[in-house]
Amino acid sequence: MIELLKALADENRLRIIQLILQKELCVCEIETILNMNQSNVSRHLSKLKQAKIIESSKDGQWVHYGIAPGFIENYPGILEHLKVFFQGESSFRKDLNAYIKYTSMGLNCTDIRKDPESVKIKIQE
Amino acid sequence: MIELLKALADENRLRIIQLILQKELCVCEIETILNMNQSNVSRHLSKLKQAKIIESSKDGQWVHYGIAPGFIENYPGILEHLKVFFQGESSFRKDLNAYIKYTSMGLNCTDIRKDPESVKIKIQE
DNA sequence: CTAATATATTACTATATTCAAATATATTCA
DNA sequence: TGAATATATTTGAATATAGTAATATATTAG
Repeated sequence: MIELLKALADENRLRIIQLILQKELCVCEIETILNMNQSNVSRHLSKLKQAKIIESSKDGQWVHYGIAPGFIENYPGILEHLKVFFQGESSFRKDLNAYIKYTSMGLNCTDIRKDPESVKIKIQE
Repeated sequence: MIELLKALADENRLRIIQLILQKELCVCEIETILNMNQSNVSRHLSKLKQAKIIESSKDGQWVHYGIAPGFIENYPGILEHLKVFFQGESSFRKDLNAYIKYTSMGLNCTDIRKDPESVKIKIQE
């Protein structure tokens, strides 16, 4: 429980959780949508995974991260509070908008590989 | 929210919260029941208060701390998970037993003032 | 096999947190 | 008022955490 709370008590990790709650995403997508550097995203993901909040699945060279079913089952109350928090915070709404643009434009990992900067620009409003 | 999570993500602060959930207590009682030193208890209380998890009321030279009604109203889900956690952890059950002994023996701040060590011994099993 | 890509890990720096001891501030009581 | 008590705050050392740049490990493509 304490490890779980510690893992949750960080803005960047909550940003990641908000995204992953929408849909399973790969590291490069999280990196691009949140505009964070690769090593940073990777370290936060590993902390969330260790706390059993998220889980990973490998798809060739890509690694996808999704919310761990156990987290949803065991901590529905916390999850609810997080969702409310996300809705009320403008910086989190901004992240969500970038995610929505990313998917509605049909972008994917291949687009990011080709030109990460232009994807970042496209999904910023 | 992040400040709240940070405040909760510490074992000693959760120990304090478990106690205070039972009943409003003064600093010297928390100190004695949890067998923590005064400065440490005080610092943790101030952190919990800043996060609006607890609130204080002054009664002469004693300061009593209780759960903030706002915390109960706004974060019932988190509170539920905490209670489940407390029940499942033997170290937390031990703290609770010490609290139960403390009250069932009719002990109070005056007893602690007179002889803190003997109170500590009495409430340990 | 080699080059390129995706992710993880390491090494380092900066910042934050914890604890304990000492000190400060109220408050009560004699 | 002055001594004792309850609580808060400060300080300094130890540890933990976050961020970045560089490096390492897979994996795929050619």
